[in-house]
Amino acid sequence: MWHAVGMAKGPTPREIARGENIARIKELALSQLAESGAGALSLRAIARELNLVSSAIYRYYASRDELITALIVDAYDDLGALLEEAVGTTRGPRRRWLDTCRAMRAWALGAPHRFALVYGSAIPGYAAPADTIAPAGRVVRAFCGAASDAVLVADSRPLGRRLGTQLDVSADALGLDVDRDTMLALTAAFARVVGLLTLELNGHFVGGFEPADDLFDALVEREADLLGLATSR
Amino acid sequence: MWHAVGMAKGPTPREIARGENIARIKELALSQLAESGAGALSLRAIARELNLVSSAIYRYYASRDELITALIVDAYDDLGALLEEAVGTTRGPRRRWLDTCRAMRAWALGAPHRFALVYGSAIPGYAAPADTIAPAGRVVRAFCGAASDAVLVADSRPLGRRLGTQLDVSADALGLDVDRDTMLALTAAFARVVGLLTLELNGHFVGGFEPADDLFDALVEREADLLGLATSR
DNA sequence: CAAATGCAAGAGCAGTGCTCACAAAAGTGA
DNA sequence: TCACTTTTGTGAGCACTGCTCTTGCATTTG
Repeated sequence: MWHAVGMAKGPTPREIARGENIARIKELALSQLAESGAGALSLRAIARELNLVSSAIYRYYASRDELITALIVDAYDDLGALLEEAVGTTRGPRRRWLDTCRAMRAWALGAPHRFALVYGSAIPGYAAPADTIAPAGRVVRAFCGAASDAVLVADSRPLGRRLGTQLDVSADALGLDVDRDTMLALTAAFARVVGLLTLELNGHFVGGFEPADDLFDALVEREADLLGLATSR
Repeated sequence: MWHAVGMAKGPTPREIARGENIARIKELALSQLAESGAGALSLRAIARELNLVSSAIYRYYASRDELITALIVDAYDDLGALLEEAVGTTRGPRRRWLDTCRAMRAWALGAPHRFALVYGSAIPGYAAPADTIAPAGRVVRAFCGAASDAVLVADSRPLGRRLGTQLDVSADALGLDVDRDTMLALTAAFARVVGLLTLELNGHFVGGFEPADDLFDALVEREADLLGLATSR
């Protein structure tokens, strides 16, 4: 029975060589990204540093956009995993929320180019393909999970019908079991954090809040208040 | 008496011709930006459409980055003026706030590439020169001015010393006469709006909130509640 | 062992930012 | 009006980019 057709026979030497090359390419791409920004990502330069002729790189990525897409997916995955870990190490609702937000900021500060890749403005003529929306969801799902114990304190204004269903489908798509008001508050919180990081990383705080550690902490604390996250007791 | 020496003699014909050329260049640059994104801005293409030889464009802008900087300054100025106008047409504190936020969103939706230019992630290897920080301040100043009647409702947590002074210098740099807690709340509100627009424009709401009109309105209303902006009576 | 497959080489196309020496205007003083 | 200076436009050229295509080699497979 060993010769069953659909068997998952291990990777051939060729495949593992290919995988290593792909890893090397991504690595070089990331370092290039960190130095010169997203628009300056050069396939030729990568090939050069890899002792490859320029055209050979296209055996691995059919286009520059394809490479960028791979980097975006990786960034989402890494950030998602990081947040999930921060959420996983539970220490009471409020603390979990604070740590998750701080983890996200730490990741963004440590790799601004990667943050820009996923939450910054789109690359030149780049249109994000559908492959990126699943990993993107992972991030916001983890983020929202950090505040799943929210018991809203703010008086809830009535929601419009359309917004109500939008909130429902969003929560559903993320696999979150929260009511509409909570979902709205979570979206608001996520937008706040993304906005803060965007402003900080793009230098909009220079001369004012620098470092922005205290600002970030204070606003995240206040958001925790709004979300009704009890201080761990 | 016409030949008075110190007279502010109008621009010479040469100067006005130059100004017109610069305007044309900017115009073409903007349309190119709208179609293909910031990274694809090509000086050669602009020169071509202008019936100029490629090198002649450098008589007007010494480099691509210099052109981009000019576009950024323009974008800040336009947005700033827009917000100032929205703030100026007073209709009660709360309404003023709502309208200003909506004006900002309308501007961003109408010219996503310009929004990306100023609040998106930095261009390729582009480092924002100091000339941009003044017009950038105009925008946030106008934005904050829209909520100058804020009477905070949220319980104010104590502020750290460093954050306190940061808030003071920020308010001072913007020429705003607000206390620390208000400045903090204004910064938070600005970050929220920027975050919302960033997410919306970069397609992070597709499949969930689309259109995001209702979401934006709801969150801006809630922010008005937090700021304690009384409904116009 | 032969055939099929994957990989790399190298030339080539069309485009880019930017520089430089030079020529044509355009404005200026005597 | 005529020489002079400043400004603008020209065209060639350098070094680079993404990407395509054909050709030759190596490895894997039947």
